[in-house]
Amino acid sequence: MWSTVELREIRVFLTLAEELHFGRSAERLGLTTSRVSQTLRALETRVGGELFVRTSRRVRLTPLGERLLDGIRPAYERMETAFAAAREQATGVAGPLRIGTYTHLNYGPRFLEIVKAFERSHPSCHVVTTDTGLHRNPLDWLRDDELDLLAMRLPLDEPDVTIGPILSREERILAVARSHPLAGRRSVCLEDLAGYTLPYASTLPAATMDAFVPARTPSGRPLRRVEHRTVADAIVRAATGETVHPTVRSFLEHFRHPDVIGVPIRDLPASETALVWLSANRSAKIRAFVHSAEVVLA
Amino acid sequence: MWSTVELREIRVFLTLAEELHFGRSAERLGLTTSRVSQTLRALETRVGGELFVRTSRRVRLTPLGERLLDGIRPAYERMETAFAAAREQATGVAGPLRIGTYTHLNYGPRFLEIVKAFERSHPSCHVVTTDTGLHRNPLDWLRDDELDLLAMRLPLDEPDVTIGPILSREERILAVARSHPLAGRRSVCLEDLAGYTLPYASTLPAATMDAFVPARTPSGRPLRRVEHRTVADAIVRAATGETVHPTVRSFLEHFRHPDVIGVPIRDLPASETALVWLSANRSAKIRAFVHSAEVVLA
DNA sequence: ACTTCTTACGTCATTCGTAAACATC
DNA sequence: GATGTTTACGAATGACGTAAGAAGT
Repeated sequence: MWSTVELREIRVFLTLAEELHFGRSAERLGLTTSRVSQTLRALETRVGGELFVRTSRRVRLTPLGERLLDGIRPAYERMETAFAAAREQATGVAGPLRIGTYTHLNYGPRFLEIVKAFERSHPSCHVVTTDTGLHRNPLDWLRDDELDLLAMRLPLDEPDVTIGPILSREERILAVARSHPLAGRRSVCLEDLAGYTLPYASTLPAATMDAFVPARTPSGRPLRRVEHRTVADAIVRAATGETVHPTVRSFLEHFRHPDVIGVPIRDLPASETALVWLSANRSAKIRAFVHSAEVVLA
Repeated sequence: MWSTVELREIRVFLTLAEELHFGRSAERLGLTTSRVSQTLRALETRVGGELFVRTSRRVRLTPLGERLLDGIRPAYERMETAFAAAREQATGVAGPLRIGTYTHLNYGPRFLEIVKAFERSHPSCHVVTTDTGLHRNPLDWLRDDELDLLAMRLPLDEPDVTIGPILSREERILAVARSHPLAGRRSVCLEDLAGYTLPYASTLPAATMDAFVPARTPSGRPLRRVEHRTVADAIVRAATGETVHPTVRSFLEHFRHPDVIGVPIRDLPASETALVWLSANRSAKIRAFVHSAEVVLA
């Protein structure tokens, strides 16, 4: 009855305004001429006046039709463009794919290989990697739409985040100063850490951080933890003996310090990192990268 | 299957983007929440990704939804505006109503009264009158959308033009110089005009002009006709005796010249003028004015 | 337990194509 | 009579609401 115009009608109007011929318009629209006629009639009823003068020989816009065309064509084109752009963003694999991590340790040993495989499969898409640091919760980078994917340490229990393929799985070690009392051990257990200070990052999700640097020993004694914000900070504190640093094996391969050595931790399970993303943002680009990762990691 | 987005979906999306609440959106849209949910789901399928993150407690745009909103909202508003403007033009009685004539003779004796009645009934609409002159076919003013209505002399036989109420009906007279041989007659007939020169305007429709200034006498003798472009021109030529001017009675009331008098023409029917308009342009404004004219003339 | 979003399903309105009618050249 | 638009009508799609279900607070 009233102003519920639909794009179906607009499309008929715009096509007919271009073709000025019901038959050709119908063909272009994949409709029959009768449908074009009826649809246009319906639109004219809504507008309240004739949009075309038609005889069986000539079809021509009325001044009213002309005016409607001038107003609606640009709006329609803009709408289609916006829609196509959104569709591209959701389903297209092109443009930058933004992946973040905290230190390249999270990327795992095959990350470069994955990126290469992905970029080979999708030449119009390129990977941009970013270090999120520890100043903000890395998941906020996803939630604020600054990153598409995160190489993130597990465990992770956030309802809006999907956990994808595992990128690394590593033995836990304690990074300690050579001169530290624990440095001579073949291995340590958590209970041994009681009384020492451990590094801690409060910006990480609590579940993740607590699994990486426990808050208590198995027997329940609290472990003192001190905030740090950079890797350099952490390793220097370990080197000076201020902290003992529960980490993963490859930490010392990447952030070597002459005064720091690693001692295996017996009673912590291997630590994993994984590709994670916001469930709601699962786009074709993300799917494609995850697929490449799965192929390489298989 | 693909990009057949419909405004129905867009409206749901835009409303939900404002309300961020299915229930309120449904209410505003005059739908049920289930319909809002399903329609949005359909749109998301078309776009290829989630537009909102929804739990039963919170509804929030995804980055994808945000982007679509930015693109589509202005386009939608522009489209609605354009549509409303066209609807206003077609159905509204507001703004200028442009009426043209050739000399105020065509308006007839009641025109001012009609305009007053119309403007009283429709205070948001005002009449603008224009003299079309004789340099162009007056109907072109309608066809080029420079005028809405024409006070035009009949007969008129154009397939795209509607003839409305009669504005004037007048006896035919011959305007001649006082010194002219025909000036002494009580009346003349067309046959008497043979051998004289008559004024003529080739820009008027042939049917109209030929009825006003015949091309031949009843017996078939051709009447010499000479082009003129202004009333002043016509009356001066009549005054000098260069032409004899078949016109209507009131011509000499409006365009008096000391050396010109009128002699009735016995064998020409009364001449009429009427409101005419392009059939396809019959808008509410035109209908309203025609109605006022009919009321006044009744 | 309560609010809010989603899914399932039956009903009805609209859209569609076919075919015939109508109009113009 | 050929070309092109409109009208009539039956079939199928899909838009709708109701009611039950699931999920989060």
